[in-house]
Amino acid sequence: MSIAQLEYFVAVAEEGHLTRAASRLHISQPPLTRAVHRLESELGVSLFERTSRGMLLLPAGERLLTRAKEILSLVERTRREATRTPDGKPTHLPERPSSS
Amino acid sequence: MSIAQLEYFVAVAEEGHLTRAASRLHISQPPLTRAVHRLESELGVSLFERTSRGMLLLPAGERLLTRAKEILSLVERTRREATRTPDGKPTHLPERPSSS
DNA sequence: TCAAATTACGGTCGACGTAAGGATC
DNA sequence: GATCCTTACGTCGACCGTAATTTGA
Repeated sequence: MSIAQLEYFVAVAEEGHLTRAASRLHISQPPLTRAVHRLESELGVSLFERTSRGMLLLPAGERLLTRAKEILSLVERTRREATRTPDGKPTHLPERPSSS
Repeated sequence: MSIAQLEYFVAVAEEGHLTRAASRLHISQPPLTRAVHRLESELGVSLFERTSRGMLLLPAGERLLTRAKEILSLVERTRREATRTPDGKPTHLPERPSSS
């Protein structure tokens, strides 16, 4: 279960279509369907019901969607906070010495 | 920033030594030092001060450590909940038809 | 027949491990 | 000299994209 996998899953769940989700993520369908299958396989549950009209979220998928959003939100918050102190003072960058 | 990267970071932060953290993670030092460097580069901050005795957590590292633990804890919780309904009823597995 | 998901296949990028190289006490 | 962390280098696995296949309205 990777962060990218969760982003993919959320996109599919929210769009309801693999095709539209792929477009939103700027990738093609194959990596997306594979990622979802792999996620289901890893967790051991079916997350979607595949119909000819799109992807329908199952109960297990709904529960995961909630958590996935929490995780992604926390990750995003962590990214933002990392570069700034709690006081808002920016931290110094770890520049590599170039020449001199 | 990947989940594995956060696991690596937490191990180094808690052990205080790259060597010991690598041993705990069952990997060698090179991937570990690279992962930490990459994380610092991605975030744009120094997380550790490298001394001849080990890795010393900087303020930015301490803040990240807190968040990283939260994320990993939430991920673990998500993994556990994924296979069970809130009521505790196990969900059916999406078994691939093998033969029969 | 059309639209949607899936599988096949080839290429590329990332991550690991072994080995060698500083740096500090 | 011992103990860290780091860089070099080669290999292997993961992910993506294009193309072809399958399934259902």
